[in-house]
Amino acid sequence: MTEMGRRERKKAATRQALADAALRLFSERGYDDVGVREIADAADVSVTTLFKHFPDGKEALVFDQDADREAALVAAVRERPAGQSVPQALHRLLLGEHSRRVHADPRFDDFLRLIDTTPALREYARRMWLRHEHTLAAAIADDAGLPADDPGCRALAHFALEAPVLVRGSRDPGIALDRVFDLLGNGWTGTRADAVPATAGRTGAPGRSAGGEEEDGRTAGTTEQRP
Amino acid sequence: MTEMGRRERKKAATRQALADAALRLFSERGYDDVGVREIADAADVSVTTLFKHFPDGKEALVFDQDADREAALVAAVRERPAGQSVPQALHRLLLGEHSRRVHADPRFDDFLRLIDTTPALREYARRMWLRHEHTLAAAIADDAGLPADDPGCRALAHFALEAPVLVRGSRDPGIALDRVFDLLGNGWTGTRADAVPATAGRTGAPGRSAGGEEEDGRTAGTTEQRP
DNA sequence: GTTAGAAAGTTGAGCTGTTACGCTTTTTTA
DNA sequence: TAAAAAAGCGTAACAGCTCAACTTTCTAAC
Repeated sequence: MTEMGRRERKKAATRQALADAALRLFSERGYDDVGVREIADAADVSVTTLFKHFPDGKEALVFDQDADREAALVAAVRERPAGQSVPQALHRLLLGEHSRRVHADPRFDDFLRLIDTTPALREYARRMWLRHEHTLAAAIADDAGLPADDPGCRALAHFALEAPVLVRGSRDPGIALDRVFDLLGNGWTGTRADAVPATAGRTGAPGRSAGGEEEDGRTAGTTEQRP
Repeated sequence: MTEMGRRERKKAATRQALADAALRLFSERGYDDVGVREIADAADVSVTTLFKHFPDGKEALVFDQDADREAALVAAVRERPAGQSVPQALHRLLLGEHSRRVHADPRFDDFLRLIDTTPALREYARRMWLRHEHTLAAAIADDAGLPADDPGCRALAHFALEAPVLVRGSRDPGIALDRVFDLLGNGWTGTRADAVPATAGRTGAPGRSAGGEEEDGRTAGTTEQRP
């Protein structure tokens, strides 16, 4: 695995040169003020070669490294300690990812600032991140014994992945993340059958919970909700 | 309001001509196979004029009409019947929006098919729709007596708006929407103080609920969650 | 009424990201 | 050593989009 021929080594080198040049130039003068021709020049390759290495375009130049994040998500669900709910596990994982943003590599700080500053890159990052939705949803569904395309699981996966994006810009992102996962955690344990021992009628896959509207016993006890 | 000078009338006419030509050409030959030059030609204006009318670019040509949707969202929260929770109100509203997609105008059907088919337009529509997040979150926060930028309210608003996008493509979107709002409904009433009479310690704005992790009494009663 | 000025429109050139095509050079493999 | 594969190059083009300078039209104040 560690030994690759001269060919692949050169290929990797070119790719790295491109990514390095891009990050440097972007950090210096801003994303929109650096053209792709200039990046190719700086890396001493042609424009066509650049696009051979990064077929997804200019934005992709910034995200050179993004492996095994999906694996971490699935592992967080699958290998969580006993008694921990799925939302809790995801909450913990994402909190860890966030704290990793503070203690940063030498250039890694520029990287984050660049993304946070440039709307196009924010959008791209979000898209890349949301790509894991399907896999994560499948992992959750498998864990809960539901069909892989269960809408509830897809919703939880989607919302959990959106959470970090959502809390960005809050005064205290940590607290904000807590609040978001408070919402998701309560909602999830409320709908999961094995966590609601009082209501016996629920099956593993609750299709259209009683009545078509979510008027179960939970809202009772408070007849008037608005003062 | 109804009487506008010749000037504004002509302006509106040009705009309409552009939008009509765009929708017609797009429907005939597909979004990607029609250039902006051709649209301008068909409407008998120059390309620059086209971009004066639609500064947001090619995608915006398709979305000529999108008023008072935000008002409907806020109204659904503010003027909901007594005893109905915020998620329930939003659920009902969005369910209604969905059923409106079935019985369609003459050309309105083409419009929807076009959007559903073209990824770029789907993304744009999502962005336009998500723009209401801030206003909706403020309305929810105001209703709940929380600060306007409360993260929980922002999360609920965001997730509710994402719901219709999320369930698109499900086998039965109605049921899928039910499941999503099941999650949100349970989560919301779980975190709202006025809906949890058992737990007395909660204040109106629960900052970082006890312990920093969502390990309240709700998960108790089932020591082992995974078989 | 005339005139100054804002707003709509035009023209045309030009910049950007991105791709297709055809070609040479390098590396691997048979 | 021949051939197949892959990386790279250069040109040329097309897409969406913008800029600058100029003409037309409408509005409004003098």
